Amino acid sequence: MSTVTITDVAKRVGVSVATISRYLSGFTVRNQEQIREAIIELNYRPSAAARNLKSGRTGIIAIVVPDITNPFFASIVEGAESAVGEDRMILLVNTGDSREREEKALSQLFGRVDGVIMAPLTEDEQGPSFFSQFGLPIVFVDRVTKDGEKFSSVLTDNAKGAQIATDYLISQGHRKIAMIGGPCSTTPGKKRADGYRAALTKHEITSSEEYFIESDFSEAGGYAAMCRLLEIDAPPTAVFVANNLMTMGALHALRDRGVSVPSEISIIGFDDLEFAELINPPLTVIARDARLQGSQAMDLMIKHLNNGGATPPEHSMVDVQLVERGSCALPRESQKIRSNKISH
Amino acid sequence: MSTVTITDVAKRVGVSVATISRYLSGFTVRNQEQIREAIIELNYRPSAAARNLKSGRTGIIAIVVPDITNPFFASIVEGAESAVGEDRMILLVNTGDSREREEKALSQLFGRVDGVIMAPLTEDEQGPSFFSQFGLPIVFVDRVTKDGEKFSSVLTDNAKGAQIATDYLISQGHRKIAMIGGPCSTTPGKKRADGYRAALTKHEITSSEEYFIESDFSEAGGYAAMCRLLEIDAPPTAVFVANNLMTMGALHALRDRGVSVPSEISIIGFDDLEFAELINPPLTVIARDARLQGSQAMDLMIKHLNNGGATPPEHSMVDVQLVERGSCALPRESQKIRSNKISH
DNA sequence: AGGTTATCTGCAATCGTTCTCAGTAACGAT
DNA sequence: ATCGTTACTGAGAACGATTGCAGATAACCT
Repeated sequence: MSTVTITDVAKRVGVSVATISRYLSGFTVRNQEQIREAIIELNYRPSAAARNLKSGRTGIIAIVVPDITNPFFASIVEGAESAVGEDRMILLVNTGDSREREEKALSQLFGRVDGVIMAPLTEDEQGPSFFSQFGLPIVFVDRVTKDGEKFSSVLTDNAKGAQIATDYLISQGHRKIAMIGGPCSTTPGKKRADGYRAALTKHEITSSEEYFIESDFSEAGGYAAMCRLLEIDAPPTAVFVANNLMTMGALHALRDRGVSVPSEISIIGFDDLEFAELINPPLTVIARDARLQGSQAMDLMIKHLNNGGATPPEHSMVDVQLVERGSCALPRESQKIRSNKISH
Repeated sequence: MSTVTITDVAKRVGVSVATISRYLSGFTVRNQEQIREAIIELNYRPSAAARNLKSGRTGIIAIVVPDITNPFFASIVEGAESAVGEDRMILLVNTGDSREREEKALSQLFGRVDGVIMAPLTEDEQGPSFFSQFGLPIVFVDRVTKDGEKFSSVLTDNAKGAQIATDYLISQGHRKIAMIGGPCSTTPGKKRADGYRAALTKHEITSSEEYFIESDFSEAGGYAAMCRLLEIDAPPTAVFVANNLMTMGALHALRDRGVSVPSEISIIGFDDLEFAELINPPLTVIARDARLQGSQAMDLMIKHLNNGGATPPEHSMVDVQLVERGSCALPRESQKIRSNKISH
C-alpha cells in the first residue's frame, strides 16, 4: 500500500520518471501543477534508501557519546542538534561506556551516516588507523584519541580549568588538596590531573599521592573515592572532583558520613549542573559551555562535508570559568589540622 | 578509495557476486576461507544503502523525544537503547518542544527507519490520520495522541501518581494544596491534573482555581508558577509539582524568595532526580522507572517488527511509587497562616 | 520559411545489493 | 550407464532513485 514510487507518480501524470525526479530536485518542468497534485494524492515520499545508494550520502550525522544520561553529554547532543540544519538529521549512539559497543557502533555506522561526531571512550584505541580505517569523516568532541590531530576536534581547556580550581582552593588557604580524577586514559581525565598537579607544583605544595584518586567519571566511582579520602590519616581539607557525576557521588558519600560541606571539607566540581545551586550548600564548579561544544563540533562537520570532505582538520577550544557558590570555604583552623597531624 | 564493493571481492576470489552475498548471509559456500581473507584484505564493508533498497528495512529505530536534556527522557532513551539488540540501532530525534520540528522529523524519518518510538508533543495532532499517513510502526511512550489506541504504548499511571502525591499531602494535614501542572494538551499534563483533583474531591476539599496553575514542564515555567502561587492572598501550604524540571524551577523560586522548605511550604515532585537527595531538603517525589518504560517500548517495537508488523497494538502501564524524603512536613499551625493573611 | 538557440523531455545506464532460477558437479543407488 | 538427490554456483532481474545524452519542442531572430 504505502510503497508508492516515483514511477507511480510518473504514470499518473503521464510523464517519465526523469521528469518527476527533476521536479523533485527543483528544476523547472512543464507540468509542475499536476505533478505536485499527483504527489500529494498518491502520498508519495521519495525512498531515502534509493537516494542514498545513488548519491552516496545519507544526510545523517552520527553523534557517539559514552553516556547520554550524563547532563554534560546531553547538552552536547542538544548543541549539535541545534546546529544540524534543515537537510540533515542526527543519529545518536550511546555506548554506555563500553568499548565493545563503541567499536560495533562505529562499524555499523559506516555507510549509514555521512560523518561522526564522537567523544571516544579512551585515548588508546588500537593503533592510529582504528578510526581512519572506516574512512568516515570524524569530529572529536570533549575527548580525542591518540591520533586526534588527524581529525577536527572541539575540546575544553581542561588543564586550565583544573588549575583554576586548584588555585582557587589554594588561595583560600587549603594545602591538603585532594583530587578525584577521571580515567587517565581519557583526554579530560589526563589533562585535569595535569592541571591539578601543575597548580600544586606552582605553589610548591608537595602532595601525597594518596590525595590523588583515579576514578571513572561515574557517580559510584565518586562515592567510593570520597570514602577512601575520608579514611586517610590526614584527610584533605578540600577536594577537586573532576566531573559532575563523581561530584554527585562524592556529595552523597559526605552526606552519608555526616561530613558537612564546606565547614569540614571544601568541594569544587568540574562541569556545572542545573541543580548545583539547589544543593546544600550550592556547589562551586568549573563550568564550560557544553551546548557550544556540541554546536561547534556540528559546524565543523558540516563545513567539512559541504567542502566535499577536503578540509584540513581544525581544532577548537572552549573556555572554562569558575562559578563561585558555597561549597568552598577557608580550611578549619590550622590548630585542628596540626592536631590531626600529630595524632598521626 | 574506500568504495570497495561486493563485486571487487567477487573478482578477487574469482567467484560471482552471488556467492559472496550468500557467504555474507551465512550460507555455506565453497571458498569460505578465501572470501574471508579477501574481505579483510580489501576492507570491504557491505553498503547499507544498497541493502536497505533491496530489503526495504534499515535496521534503525527512531526515538523521538521533546527534550533530551530532561533526565527523564534521557533515561527513556537509555532504556530503549539497552533493549535494542545486536542488529538494530537507535536514531535519536530531539524536537526541542517544537511542533514544527516534530512534524518535519516524522516525515524525514519515513524510509530511513523501520519504526518510531515517540513521546508526542501534544495529544491533539491534526486528525487521527496524522501519524497513520506515514505508515510507520509507532510505539508511544509516556504520552499518546488522540488516536493513541491504534498504536502500542507504554505509559505511566499518571492519575494514580498524582493522587498518591495529593493524598500524601492531605494525610499530613494540608488543605491548601496547589498544583503546578504541565500542559493539559499532553497526556501526563492532563492525567496528573485529573489525579490531583480526584484526590481533593475524594477528601471533600474544595480548592480555589488559583491553586491550579497550568505550566509547561520547563524549569522557567515552574519558576514563574511558583512565584504566582506565592503572591496569592492565601498561599498554599503545599505544592504538588507535576514534573522534574518544573520542580527544579519551583525550588529555585523558593530559594530566591527565601521561603524555606518544608517548614514554610511543602513540595512534592513528579519524577525522581538523581540528585534529589542532595537537595536541601531532600526532595520527596513520585517516582517511576523511566528506563523500564524505554526498554518496554523497544520490546514492543521489536516484537512488532519481527512479526512483520502484524501485531495488534498493546498497551502497557508502569507503576509509580512514593519516595518519601524531606521536602514535605506538617503545615504550619493555622495561626501563622492567618497572620500571613492579615499582614497582607 | 528557415536557421539557431534555449528549454524541456525520455531513454537507459547506474548505484551495490539480494534473490530467483536454471544449471553443474559429485555421489550413491539402481 | 542412468537416475535421483544433494550441494553448490552464476547469470540476471529486481529495488527506486539520479543523470548524461540525445532528441524533441518551443521561441526567437533574420
